[in-house]
Amino acid sequence: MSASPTRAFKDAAYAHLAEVAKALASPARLEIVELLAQAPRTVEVLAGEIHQSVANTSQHLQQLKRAQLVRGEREGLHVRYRLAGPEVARLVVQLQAVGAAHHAALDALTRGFFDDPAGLEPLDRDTLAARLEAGDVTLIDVRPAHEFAAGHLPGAISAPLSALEEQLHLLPRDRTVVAYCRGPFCTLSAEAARRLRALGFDARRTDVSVHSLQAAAVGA
Amino acid sequence: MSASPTRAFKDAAYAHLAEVAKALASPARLEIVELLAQAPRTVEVLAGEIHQSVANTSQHLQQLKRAQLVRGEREGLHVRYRLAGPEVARLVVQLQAVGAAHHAALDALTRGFFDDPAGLEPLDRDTLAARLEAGDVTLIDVRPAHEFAAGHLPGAISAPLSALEEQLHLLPRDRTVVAYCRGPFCTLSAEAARRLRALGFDARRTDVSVHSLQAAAVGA
DNA sequence: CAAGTAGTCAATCGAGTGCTTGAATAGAGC
DNA sequence: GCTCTATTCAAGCACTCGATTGACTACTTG
Repeated sequence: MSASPTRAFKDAAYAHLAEVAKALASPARLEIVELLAQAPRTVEVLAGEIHQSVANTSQHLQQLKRAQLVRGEREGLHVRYRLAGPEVARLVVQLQAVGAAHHAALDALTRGFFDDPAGLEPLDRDTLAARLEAGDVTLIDVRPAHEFAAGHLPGAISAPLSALEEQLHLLPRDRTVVAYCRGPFCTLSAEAARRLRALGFDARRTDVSVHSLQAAAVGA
Repeated sequence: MSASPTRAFKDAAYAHLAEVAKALASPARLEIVELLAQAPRTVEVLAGEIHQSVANTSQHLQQLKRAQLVRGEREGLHVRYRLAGPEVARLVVQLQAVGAAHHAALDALTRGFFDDPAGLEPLDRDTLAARLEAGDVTLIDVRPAHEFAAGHLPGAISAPLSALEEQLHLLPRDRTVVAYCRGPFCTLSAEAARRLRALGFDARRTDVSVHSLQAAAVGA
C-alpha cells in the first residue's frame, strides 16, 4: 500500500487526526463538548440537556473518549465527564469561527434568531474589552450557577437566567449591562438581554465566552 | 421534533458545524487541506501528491467546497483550488494541537519517526524565536519553491529539499541551521536536518510552520 | 468545428454510523 | 449477600460514506 516509510507515517498521522475530527462530526457530540467546556457533568444530566436518551448519550461519550477529547471519572453512583484538556475547547471555538466566517447559511440563521425586534448587534471582543477598561459596563454571566463556579470571565457577576429577576438589585440602571453565556450559539444571553431591556435596562449581549477569550490569549 | 424555537436554532447551528467537522473527518481531505494551506494547487497535482485517483480527489474537493473550506477557480485548462480563508488553516493547526496533546499513539508515532539515530528534539516556538532574535540561527524553508513563494516565515531562506545540495553555499557552517516545512507531520524538515548533519552542519528542525505562527498571533 | 485534456458526475459495493430497544454490569446502601 | 440506580453493552435497522469504474462536460488549441 504505502511505498515509502514517510508515506506510511503520514497515512498514520492523518488517520489519527481524522479520528479526532470524526468524533466532532456529529451535532449531538458537538453539543456535548460545548456543555462540558462549561463545566463537568454526569451522563444523565447531559442526556437531559441535549434531549437524547441516556444510552445514546453514553455511546456518544464513549466515542469522544476514544478520540481522547473527554474523560470520565467515577464519583460514587455517577460518572462525571469532563474535557480532556483546554485545547479541546479551543478547537471547538476555532470550529465555530470557521463556521461563522464562511457558512452563509449559518450566519443568516444566527442573525435571524438574535436580531429580533429588540435585538442589537452583539458586542465584539475589542469593544467589550475597551468598555470594560473604561468602567463603562457591567458584565453578567447568565449561565447556571455551577458553570459560573467552574470558571468565568474576570469581573463578571453571576446572574443565572433562571433567577434573573432576583438579581436586579445588583445591576446598575445608569450603565450598560452586557450578558454573556456559553458561546455564539448559546441563546441564554440573548434572552437575558431581551428581558432586561423590557425592564428598562440598557442591556446588550456578547458572543465572547470563557473559552473564546482563552483561545485568543494563547499566542499573546 | 424540536419543542422550542431555541432548540430548533441550536439543532440547526450544531448541524452546520458538524458538516464542517465531517468535511475534515477523512485522512485524505485533511492532507488536501494541509497542502492547500501551503499554496493553491490544481486537482491533478493534488491527486498526485496524496496518491489518489483524480476522480477521487475531485470528489473530496467537492465535499470540502460544500463545507465552504476551499474554493476553486478555473484558470485556463485547470481548476486551481485554495483554502476559503485563513481560519481554515488555523482550524487544522488547532486540530493538530489537540491530536498532539492527547493522542498518545500519535505522539509515540512522531517520536518514532523523527527521533532516529541522528535525531534531535525539534525546536519549539519560543526557543526558536529567542535564538532568531539573538541572530544565533539561520532559518531555512525546505518546501518546494512555489510554496515558499506563496508565503513563508519572516527571515527564512528558501532551500527546497529537492535542491538542497545546490544551496549549501548560502548556509553558514559556524551557526545552527534550522529547517522548517509544512507542520508537525511534514517529513521534509527532518530529512533536511538529517542530510545537513551528515554534511557537517549543525542542523536542527522545528515544528513551527507558517500557519502555526499565524494561529498563535491571532490573539496578540 | 474537431481533437485532446482537465475535471466532474453517476452507479455501484462494502463498510461504517446514529438511534432504538432490551439486557448486563458496577458500585452504594442496607 | 440483596437491591437499587447509573451507566454501559449488544443487536438490529435505516441511512450515509469512501473508493472504483466508466461515461460525460468544459475548455483550449489547431
